[in-house]
Amino acid sequence: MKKDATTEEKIKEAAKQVFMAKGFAGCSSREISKAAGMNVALVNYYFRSKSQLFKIIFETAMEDFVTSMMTVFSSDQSIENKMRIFIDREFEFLSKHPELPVFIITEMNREEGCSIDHACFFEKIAASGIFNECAQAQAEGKMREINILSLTLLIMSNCQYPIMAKNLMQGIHGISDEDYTSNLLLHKQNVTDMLVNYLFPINSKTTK
Amino acid sequence: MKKDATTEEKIKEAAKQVFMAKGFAGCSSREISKAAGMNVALVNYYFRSKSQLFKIIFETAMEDFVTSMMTVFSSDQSIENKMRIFIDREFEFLSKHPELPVFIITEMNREEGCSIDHACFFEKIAASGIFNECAQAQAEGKMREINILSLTLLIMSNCQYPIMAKNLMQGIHGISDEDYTSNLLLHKQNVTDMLVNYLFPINSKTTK
DNA sequence: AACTATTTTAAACACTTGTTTAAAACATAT
DNA sequence: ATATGTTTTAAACAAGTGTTTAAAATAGTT
Repeated sequence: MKKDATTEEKIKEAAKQVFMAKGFAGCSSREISKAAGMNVALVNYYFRSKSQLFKIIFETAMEDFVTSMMTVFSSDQSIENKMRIFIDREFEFLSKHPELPVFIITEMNREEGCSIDHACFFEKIAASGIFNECAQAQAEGKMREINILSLTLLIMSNCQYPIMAKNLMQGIHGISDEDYTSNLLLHKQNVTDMLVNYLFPINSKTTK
Repeated sequence: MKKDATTEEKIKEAAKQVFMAKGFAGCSSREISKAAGMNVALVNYYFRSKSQLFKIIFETAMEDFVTSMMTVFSSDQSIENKMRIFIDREFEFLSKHPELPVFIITEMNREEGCSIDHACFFEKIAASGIFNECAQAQAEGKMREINILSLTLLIMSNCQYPIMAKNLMQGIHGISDEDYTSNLLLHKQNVTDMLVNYLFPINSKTTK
């Protein structure tokens, strides 16, 4: 009987994979324990309940989600460069964690999901000052003056939806996984150009 | 005992509400039958199984989803006007069916969901000729020359994500349902302007 | 009204689920 | 080696699940 954290970590890792793929309701404690190669009773021994385990996994996912954005926010760059880098980073991050946006959005839409306190995560974004920075750039005429929610939506829609709707798009266009992935790289350039074009019209003549 | 279709319709309607809100795995036959005010055995009597009922609901949802787009495709308008109308229609349609995109995307991501034949729905989109029409407009220099998948993604990302990520956005920006809904109307204009700006650069000086 | 067909109901069934329990196995301390 | 603490296992438990079954209720036909 090993006293180290291996069992707990194994269950957490398995839970992360299974919960992200199937959501809370879509998988059982037994499925998770089987994926971890551990006895099902250990879910309760280490995490007290399936719900508690889920809470931990969800919060870690939110943390990763927010952290993937934060590194750009605090960098010493113009707001336009920040957006360019943000888009690059987001496409790269999501190519490695493709289930993340769907997971977060669907579990936030779930009633029980809403009971998990998300405020701490979102406050980090606000605390980064990125929204103030955007408002400042707008006031100085460096960026199109649209409201901050709309700005967030324009950027995040174009970064996250292509990953989320992969299967839908493959169905509509009849293309393979490989083709979709390679097309995403090209698409990222279109996203960047379009957003720069619209949000930074003064500078956007360089992108045709 | 009534011989009309009321029972069957009641169960279908209840199933639509519950499946769309919670997905296949997130609700039970008993929950659906309770929502319909009917006995649980009737799910099997009328639809043979929970799975078959789900298949019918999902296919109807796909039909609605595709139909919401098709009316614009076949109209006699310029490709730019079609896109403008498409955006209008999509925002309006999704304001009435906010669970639809998340439902379709998550159930398409589910393993069993992929076994449902979606090809017939997607073929309708291709058969509408809208993709050919876009290619033609691009060849004639009326529209930016980007690949059709990228075009689909740019448009659909900006129409659907704002609805899907409502709870996430409300969390990040700390706003209420009412505020979010009213902001979406403003956002739609930004979406239209941005897309026209990028896809129809020759015509886009009228949108600033 | 009697017979037949259909719909509905409630119980039963076999299985799954999250959780608890108690014992076995292992680790640590003396 | 013994005692104590921790981890793991497997069984048991109560509740939930999708489905089936048989009877009751209703509808339709003669």
